[in-house]
This record gives sequence, C-alpha cells and structure tokens, in this order.
Amino acid sequence: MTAQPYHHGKLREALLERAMETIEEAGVEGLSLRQLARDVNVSHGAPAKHFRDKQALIDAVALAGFESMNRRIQDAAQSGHELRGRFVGIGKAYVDFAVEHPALLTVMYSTKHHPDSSDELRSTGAQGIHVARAMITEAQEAGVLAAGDPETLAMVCFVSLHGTALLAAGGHLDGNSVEDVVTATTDTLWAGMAAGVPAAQQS
Amino acid sequence: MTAQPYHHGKLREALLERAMETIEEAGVEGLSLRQLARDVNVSHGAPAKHFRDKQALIDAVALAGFESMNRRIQDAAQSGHELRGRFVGIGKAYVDFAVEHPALLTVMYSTKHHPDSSDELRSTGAQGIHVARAMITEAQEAGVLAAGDPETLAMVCFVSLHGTALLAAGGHLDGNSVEDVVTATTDTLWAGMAAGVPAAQQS
DNA sequence: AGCCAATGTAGTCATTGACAACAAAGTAGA
DNA sequence: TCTACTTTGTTGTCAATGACTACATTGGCT
Repeated sequence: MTAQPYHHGKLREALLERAMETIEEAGVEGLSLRQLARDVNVSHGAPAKHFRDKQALIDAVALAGFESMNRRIQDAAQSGHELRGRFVGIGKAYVDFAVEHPALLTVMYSTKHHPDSSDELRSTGAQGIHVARAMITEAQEAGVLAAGDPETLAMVCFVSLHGTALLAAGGHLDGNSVEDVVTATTDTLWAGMAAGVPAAQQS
Repeated sequence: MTAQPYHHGKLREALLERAMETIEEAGVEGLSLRQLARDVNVSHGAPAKHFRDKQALIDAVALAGFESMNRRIQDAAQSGHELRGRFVGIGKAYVDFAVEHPALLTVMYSTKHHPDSSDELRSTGAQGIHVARAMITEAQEAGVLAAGDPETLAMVCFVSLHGTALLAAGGHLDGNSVEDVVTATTDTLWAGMAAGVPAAQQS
C-alpha cells in the first residue's frame, strides 16, 4: 500500500466539501468533527488546524452556501424579461435553491441567526433583499407598482419567499406543488404591490 | 435537611416545563437530558422513564408549543371584527407568538419537519392553515376577495406569515419593526387576493 | 545546512445519550 | 395483612463526541 503523504494538501477544502455532503445527508446534528476527519482519512485533531471549533466549520459552510445562492439570485435578476417576470424569476431562483439544498438552507439561516455570527456572514446573507428592493424601486418609478416604502415592501417580499423556501425545502406544502406555491406567492405579492394599500385601510 | 421523597410525583411535567425554559434560553442544542435531570433534582436516568429518548422529549415540547399557538390563533380568528381585520389579527397572533417564543418556534417546526414525526404532531401543526383557508373561502363568498383556489391561497398566506414569524423571531427584519412588517405583509396579501391575478399574467 | 512556521498525529479529559441492573414506593387481590 | 406486580427513580457503565495539549513531520526560507 502506498503510504499517505503526511500533509493532506487541501484539507480545508476537503473538510468543507465533505461537511456539506454530510449536512445534506444527515443535517447539522449528524455532523461530527471526528467522523469528518475519518471520512477524509485524517486524524481526529487535524480539523482544528483549519477550523477553531465546530461552529467555525459550520460558519464556513453557511457562508459558502450564501455565496452560491446569491449567484443564482443575481443571475435571475439580470436575465432580461420585463419587471414582473424578473420578480417571479428571483422567487423561483430562491426557492429552487432551497429545494435543492434543504439542509444547507437551514444551516445558513440558523447560523446567520446565531448571536455571534460574523459581519461577513450577515452581510452576505442580506444580499438577496437588496436585489428585491432595487427591483421594487425601479418598478415604482416605472409606474408599474403603486407607491410605498420600498424598504418595507422588499422585506415583505423577502419574508414571504423565505417562508416559501423553507417550507418547500422541508416538503411541507401539503398537496400543493412547489411551482404552484411560488407562482401564487409572487403573483399575489405583485398584485398587492400594484394595487397598493388604500390609506383608509391602513388605519 | 428534609429528605426528598423517592418519587418526584410530577416528573414528566417538571421535565417538560424546564425543557421549554432551557430551550428558550439556550436553544435545543443547549438541551441536555443529564443537565435537565440535575435541574429538577433527579438522577440522570430518571427522564428515560417518561421520554424514551431525547427526541421524544423534544417532540413533546413541540406538541405543547403548537397547542399553545393554535389557541392564540383561534382566539384571534374569532374575535369579531370584519374579515380583513380578523385576517390581520391572525397574522399578528402568529407572529407575536413567534417573537415571544423564538427558540420554541424553531423547535416546533424542525421537529414537525423531522422525517418520522408523529401524526399527532403534524396534524396539530397544520391546524393554523385551516383557519386561514376557512377565512379566505368566507371572504370569497362575501365577494370581498377575488376568485381563486382557496387551498393555494391559504398556503400562500401561511408561508408568507411563517417567513415573517421566523425572521421576526430571530430579529432579522433589519431596520423594520415587527409591527410594520406584519401589517405590510397582511395588507399586501389581502390587496393581492382582493385584486386577483389577471389571467393574462398567469401565462 | 539549519531554522521555523504550518500542518498533522496521538493521547487525554469532561460531558453526553443510551442502556442495564437494582431499589423503592404504590396498588390490587387473596 | 401478606404478597405479587407495576411504576418510578437510582446507580453504574459504555461508546462517542468536542476540545485541549504535547509532540512529530513537512517544506520553505535564509
């Protein structure tokens, strides 16, 4: 048998990749540093040289997840249909990512929610909402959407799609297909923003 | 010192209550059966007599959480304003519960999402959406809302409010207040359902 | 060659969840 | 009352885990 080289060479990347796989297969609770070390044929103490502790590894996984997701959302936002079509596209991109990587999405947000998450993680995780706000502002200026605070409306769209994504990822849309719910959600939101909320109803 | 009685008497309830407290303070990952046993002054093996394993305890916590939440939603749905006001009320009740018990809400849904969750837990957890569907059907019959599959629309409302609740609970609404986001979300959804989605846009 | 930081190994510790054997307390029937 | 029987709790044990420490190997640098 050929002796393994003392140095792995790409241990950090190997750990990250394997950690993502494990998370997709067994969730975060199924992630063990020692098992991870075994999986990549390295001693149980080696991962500590690359990740201070287990949380640091999870943070890195979450960050990589957000970066990957942001790319998908950016692509959807720029693929040039009319405004409404692009809005629906963003929603689909977000939810599709969630359905493809359900456990990763959970990790991404629970990590971002963690009290001492890094600034980098939080800003990367907040990127998606900026795309939505820009689009809403643009649509308002074009007269397609009614007036209203773009900041709040963007947040409304984000939370709604976030809920859709989480439940779709978990397969908890009961009888409804993911496609139907995403379409219905984006359609309803867009129709609501187009109609606006009469002042009389705001009281 | 007065000797403790051999039998605790209400160990199950004490464990459940303390488990909820611990979860609110430290999340599920901060929950330990042994520490829990210490907290209620009982040996580390005692909890096993009431909960087969840790997951069984968490399941019980989640179920209690859903029952408590459903009561709040029911109350809001029945407090008799006009339809739109009741709709907003349901949303507020849901989100308020989430903000008051953020960690519990996470446990509730991650447990419900768990592959082998009990039928009881899943049906109890799905109760909220039935309330929403009934209200939408009623509003459609009254001509307040446009036509559309009530099942899908109820799901849209549920996922949107669910997202709002989760993010509000985690304090991730950025600059926006919980109150503002809930109101804006329910208003936008209601306006969207009232306007309906033109067939031309559905293509 | 010789130094040195980076990377990995090996050993240890407290904690945890789960399990098994045993003890104590309540219960029901003779 | 005596006696099984069940429920509830105790104690001891096991393997696995995350974190830490001391040490070994490697390759780059002067």
